[in-house]
Amino acid sequence: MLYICCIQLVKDGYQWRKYGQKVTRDNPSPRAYFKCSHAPTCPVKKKVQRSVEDQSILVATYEGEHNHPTQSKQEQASSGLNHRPVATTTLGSLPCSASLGSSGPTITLDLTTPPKPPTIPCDEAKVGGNNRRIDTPEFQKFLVDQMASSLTKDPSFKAAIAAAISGRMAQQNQAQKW
DNA sequence: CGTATTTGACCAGCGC
DNA sequence: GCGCTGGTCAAATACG
Repeated sequence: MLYICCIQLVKDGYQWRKYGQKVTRDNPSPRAYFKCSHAPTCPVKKKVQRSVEDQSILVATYEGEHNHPTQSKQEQASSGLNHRPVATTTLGSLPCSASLGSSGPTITLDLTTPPKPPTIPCDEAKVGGNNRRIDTPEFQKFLVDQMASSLTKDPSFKAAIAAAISGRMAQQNQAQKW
């Protein structure tokens, strides 16, 4: 069931309501859970957690698909979600983007479109005729590995992250001066 | 005063 | 059956 569907960027104009926070075992940073508050019946959920590698990076994971239209652009402008996308790249077949928000650089993973990884572990290929292998832990681990390696290999993505972080630091320096 | 956020409690799934 | 872990609920609290 998981990771089907549609991913909206952080700047998408949807409103999110935080309903929980947990510290998970694999990451000392607390993971926050959000629901779409624009429509109570909207099944979309979002998880936000700081990267283990770089605590200054926020990783947002979307689950589900919005069953309602987005807000108007005017509403988006006033929604306070002023994340500025600074780069978009593709991790293998996994689209993702980096943005600079009020809480720091954010990596948004687009898990909407089930990717077709170039190399799928043999075990995965066997899973009883089930085409939706994306919900196995092995596949998710594969995705993580794939994303991590792609991120580190992609110079443009690195540059984008660097720009986002330096921009953020410049912002903070400005704020300190005031 | 209404709405959003925080946070501890609770529940379900999984492995041993 | 028990303990651990991730996810959700809901009361308390903060904020505009």
